[in-house]
Amino acid sequence: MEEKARQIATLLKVLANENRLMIFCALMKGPASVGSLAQTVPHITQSALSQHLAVLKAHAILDYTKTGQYMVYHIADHRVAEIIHVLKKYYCADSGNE
Amino acid sequence: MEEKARQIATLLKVLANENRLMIFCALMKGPASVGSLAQTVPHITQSALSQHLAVLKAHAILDYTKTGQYMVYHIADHRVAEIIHVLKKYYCADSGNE
DNA sequence: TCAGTATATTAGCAATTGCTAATATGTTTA
DNA sequence: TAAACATATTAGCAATTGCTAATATACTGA
Repeated sequence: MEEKARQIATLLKVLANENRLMIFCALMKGPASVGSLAQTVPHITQSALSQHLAVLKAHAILDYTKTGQYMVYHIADHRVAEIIHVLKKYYCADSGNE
Repeated sequence: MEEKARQIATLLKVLANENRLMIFCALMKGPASVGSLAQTVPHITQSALSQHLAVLKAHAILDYTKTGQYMVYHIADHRVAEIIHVLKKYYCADSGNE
C-alpha cells in the first residue's frame, strides 16, 4: 500500500501543475506540435513549455512523433486522460470549454 | 480555462503526497481519530500527521468532530473520494487491499 | 552553405514543500 | 490539582519545483 501510494503521488505531482494540466487538456482534443501548444497555453515561454513536455514524456504520459522539424505530441497514457476527465466533470462548470 | 486549471492544480498538489494519500485512503474506510491514523499510516510522526491533516482540512477535503480529547476526522469532499477511487482502479492491482 | 525556424537543454535562482524537534494547548483521570 | 495523554503549532532546515535567460541542436529552404 505504501508503494502504491508513492506511485500515485508521483503521478499526481506531475499533474499538479497548472501549465502541465493545460498542455494535457489541449492534447485531449488531439495531437499537436509544440508551436501550436505554445499558442494554446497562455503566457508560456518556449523553454518552459519544452521542459513541461519533457516531464510528461519522461513519465510516459505523453509521447511524440517527429515529422520534419516539428515534434507532434500526443497522449500516451489514457488512464490519465480518464482521470482528467473526472476532474473536469467535478471541478469545471459543465458548460462548454471554459 | 486558466483559472480552472489553477484550481485543479491546487487540489492535485494537496493530493500529490504519499502520506496524505494514505491518510485519505484510510478515511475512505470510515472516520478515524488521529491516534488510529498514526497507527495506520506507516512511519509517520505525530507532528507530520497533524500537519497533513491541517492541510487537508484547510482545503475542505477533510473535516473533524471533536469528541473529548479525540479528534475524529472524516472525508468532507466526496468528489475527492471519487477521484481517488478512479486512481486506485487504474494504478492499484485490483486484488484486495495492497 | 547560410539564414531562419522549431525545439531541446542547461545553469542558476526564488519560491514552495515536507520533515524534525521543540513547545503549546486542551482533556482526562487519579 | 498534578500527571498523563491527545493533538496542534511553530521554527528552521534540506530538498524539490518552476521559472528565465542563455545556448545548443536539428531541420528547411534559398
